[in-house]
Order: sequence, then C-alpha cells, then structure tokens
Amino acid sequence: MGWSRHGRARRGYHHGNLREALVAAALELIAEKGPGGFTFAEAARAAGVSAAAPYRHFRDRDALIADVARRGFERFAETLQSAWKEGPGEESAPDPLEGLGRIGRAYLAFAHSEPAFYTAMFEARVPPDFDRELGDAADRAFAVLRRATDALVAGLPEARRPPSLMVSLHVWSLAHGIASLFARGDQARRKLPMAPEDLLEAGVLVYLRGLGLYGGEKP
Amino acid sequence: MGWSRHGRARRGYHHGNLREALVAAALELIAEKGPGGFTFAEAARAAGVSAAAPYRHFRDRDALIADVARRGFERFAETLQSAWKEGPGEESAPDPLEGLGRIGRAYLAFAHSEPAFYTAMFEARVPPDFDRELGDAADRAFAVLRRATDALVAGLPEARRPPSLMVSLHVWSLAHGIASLFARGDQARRKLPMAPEDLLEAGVLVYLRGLGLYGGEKP
DNA sequence: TGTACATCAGTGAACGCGCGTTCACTGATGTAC
DNA sequence: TGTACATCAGTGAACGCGCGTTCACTGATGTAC
Repeated sequence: MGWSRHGRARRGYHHGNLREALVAAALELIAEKGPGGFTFAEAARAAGVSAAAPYRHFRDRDALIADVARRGFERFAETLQSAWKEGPGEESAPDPLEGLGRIGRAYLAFAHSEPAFYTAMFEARVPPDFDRELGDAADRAFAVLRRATDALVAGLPEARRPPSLMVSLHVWSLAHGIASLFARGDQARRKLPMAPEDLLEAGVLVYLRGLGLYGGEKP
Repeated sequence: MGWSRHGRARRGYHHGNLREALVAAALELIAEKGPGGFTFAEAARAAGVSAAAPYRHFRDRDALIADVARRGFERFAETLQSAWKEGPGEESAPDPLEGLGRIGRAYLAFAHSEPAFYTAMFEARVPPDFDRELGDAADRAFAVLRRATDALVAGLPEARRPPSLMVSLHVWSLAHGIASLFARGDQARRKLPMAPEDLLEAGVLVYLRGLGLYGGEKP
C-alpha cells in the first residue's frame, strides 16, 4: 500500500479529512482512558495537526464528544435494526422471538467491540438534549427495540397483553446492565463464569416465559 | 449550632479530620462533575488545606478515588443487608420474595441518593483489584444478593431449580441497568414514564414467574 | 506536675506540564470571467 | 486556457490557568521520665 499515493498522501497544508480524523482519535482516547481522559489537544496531536485546528470543525471539546455520542447512537440503531431484520433470508416481518434474540446479541456485541462509542453514549455525561440530533439518534436506537417488543407482545391475546413500553424497558435495562457490568470491551468489566450473551439470552427467555410468551418447556 | 465550639471548631494548624473531609469533598465533586472532573487540588481546597496536605493521607489521586469506591461498596453492602433482614419484625430468615423486593428498592434508592458513591463504584474505572479491600467490599455487596437468591431458589423442587448464581446475576444486571439509565440521582439519567422502583419490581416479578416461582395470578 | 523530645500533620514555595482557547496570519483550493 | 480573487482550513505563538507532586520546613500533640 503506497504511502505518498492515493488516500493518505503526505498531507500539505490542508489535512483533507480532519473532522473524521478527530473523531477517530477521540474514540481511541476514550477507549483508553475514559471520557474524562480525552483531550482536545491530544486528539489534534494524534491527527497531526496544530492545537487550534480542531476549532474549525467543532465549537469546543464538548461538541466533539457529543458528536461521537451521536455517531455512536446512529451506528447502534443501524446495528440493532439490521439484527432485527436480517434473519436468514427474512424479507418481511421477522419472527419476534428470534429477532429479539438477535437484537440482544447485537447489543452486547456492540458494547464489546465499540467500547468507546458505548462509553461516549452512556457515560460521558452528555445530556441527551445537548443536541437535537443527539437526542433523535438515541430515540431511534431505542425505537428499534420498541418495535421488536410491539411485535412480540402482539402475539398474545389482548386480555393478558403486557404494555410493550414496559417490556422494552425491561429488556433494554437488562441488556444495558449486563453490557455495563460484564460485556464492555475495556478494562472496567468484571469476570463472569459464562458468556454475557448467554446470560442475556437466558434472562430474556425466563422473562418472556413469565409474560406467558412461547418458549420454555411449558407454554 | 456553635461554630467555634464543639466539633468543627475554628481549626488551627492541624485539621483534625482531614481524611474524612477529603472523602466528603471528593463525593461532592464527583456528584457534580463526574469522576473525571474530580481533582486532588480542589478537594484540598474544599477542605481548607494546602494542596500538599492530602499526601499525608492518600498515596495519590487514584488512592482517594479507590477509597471512595471502597466505602461506597461497604455502605452498599450494609444497605442491602439491612433491606434483606429488616422486614417488619423479622428476626430470623426473611421471606425470600419480600426480602428480594426490599433489596431491589434499596438498590435503586442507593443509586438515587448516593450518586457519587455509585459513580465511583461503577464508572470511575477503578479496577476491582486495585486494592484487596476494594475487591472484598464489592464481593460482599454482591454476596447479599446472592444469599437472597439462594433462599429464593431453595423454595423450588430440586428438579426445576435454576442456578442461584444465574438468578442473582440477572437481578443484579436488571437493577444496575435501571439504576444507570433511569434512577441515578444526577443529570445523566433519562426520563421515564414511571417510577424506577416500579419498573424494577415489575421486571423481577415477571422474571420470577418465568422461573416458576410463586407470585403472579397463575402459580 | 513539669519538661524534653519524638512524632506527625500541615505549610508554602517551587517544579514542569498540558490544557483550552484566541488571534492575526498564511497557504491551498475552487470559481468567475 | 489563464488569471484574479474569495473562501476556507490550518498555523504558530501566546494567554492564563490549574493540576499533580516534591521538598525542606514548622507548628501542634502526645509521651516518657
């Protein structure tokens, strides 16, 4: 792979892609040292640019972190949505139970493989209303889960149909709890005598059986 | 309340209670600005002492944070243990279901009323093995929950008795997820159309019914 | 009870450092004619 | 196709700041005799 040729050519005065480079640097720093350990100046240094350059792209340090969080929620929403839809060869509405299982695994996989995004989204103390786009992206991610529980709950007779919002909050909380405690891909996680994915799947299955939904030995 | 009299008298050369004062200052700073925003120097300032003084009591900044986390786990363990034991007039073993409900509420109440402790315990990136005492305290807190699920699970015929460890991890994760997302008493939490306590209680009840444990309309 | 002394908690000055942010600037790029 | 010019992304020097940590020190406290 050439160095002075296509793509990342030896840059001159203009970087060409500084905004993206800063985001990438922020992700690395956050993964390494947490959201507090991330520094505007160090991100600039990592991008090979003077300390003043980032101000051409972000109002200030917080704006960069918020942008990272927003991108995180967007990727998160896409990931969950793909997981919901992309059963083997499923074109239309997926089976709710299988789809929810895939969402759960995708949730933990995201926390594991993108700890920096996950941290920026949930621990960087960026209020969801920092930014219109940030709040929207977060809502969109949750909406995927919500649609899944809508479909799931619709499979029950109306008389004993639990509120979909409640179910989605339960699943989200359980997934987030497991992700935070055991699955996040950084040094803060605790040891666990089983795969986090299995823990989540078992928990959701027991929970759904408690709702009177399929699965388990006794329907 | 006198000022120059008992207790917090106008201090001279010696503070008299600096260690505790530093911990208190750290808690306030962490609650305000998160674990990253906490500063050794500012804690000293809040305690009315020179910036060098804290070094008489803590090896360095990290040692203070770890001490806060340890104290947090200790109080947490005590709180949960009291909740487990202290049903109305219960002397011996409490009813497992009621006891677990009290533990759940105590869990969320702790996250809500002591957000700084909670943050130091779970988000300050202090590895649990930073310190022997820290790890022990954390284990003790979890052990309370574990004993509760031991008792709970013992109420089931051996044939369909789920592993207590798994049950305790599920309950812990759900409680932690709800606490992190909705119940922590600081600005990072999200809005919820119900009380977090109710959300947790409902979730645990559904889950336990899924295990085939009492509760619910159909046993 | 009084005195000498060891211990220890806090001082304050100093260090080197990196941060966030501003400013007037300059080099590169793209566009109008 | 060539040239003038506007736009814009990055520069580098400077600012004031607060941090963590060290050091030789000093004032207060407690203990032995």
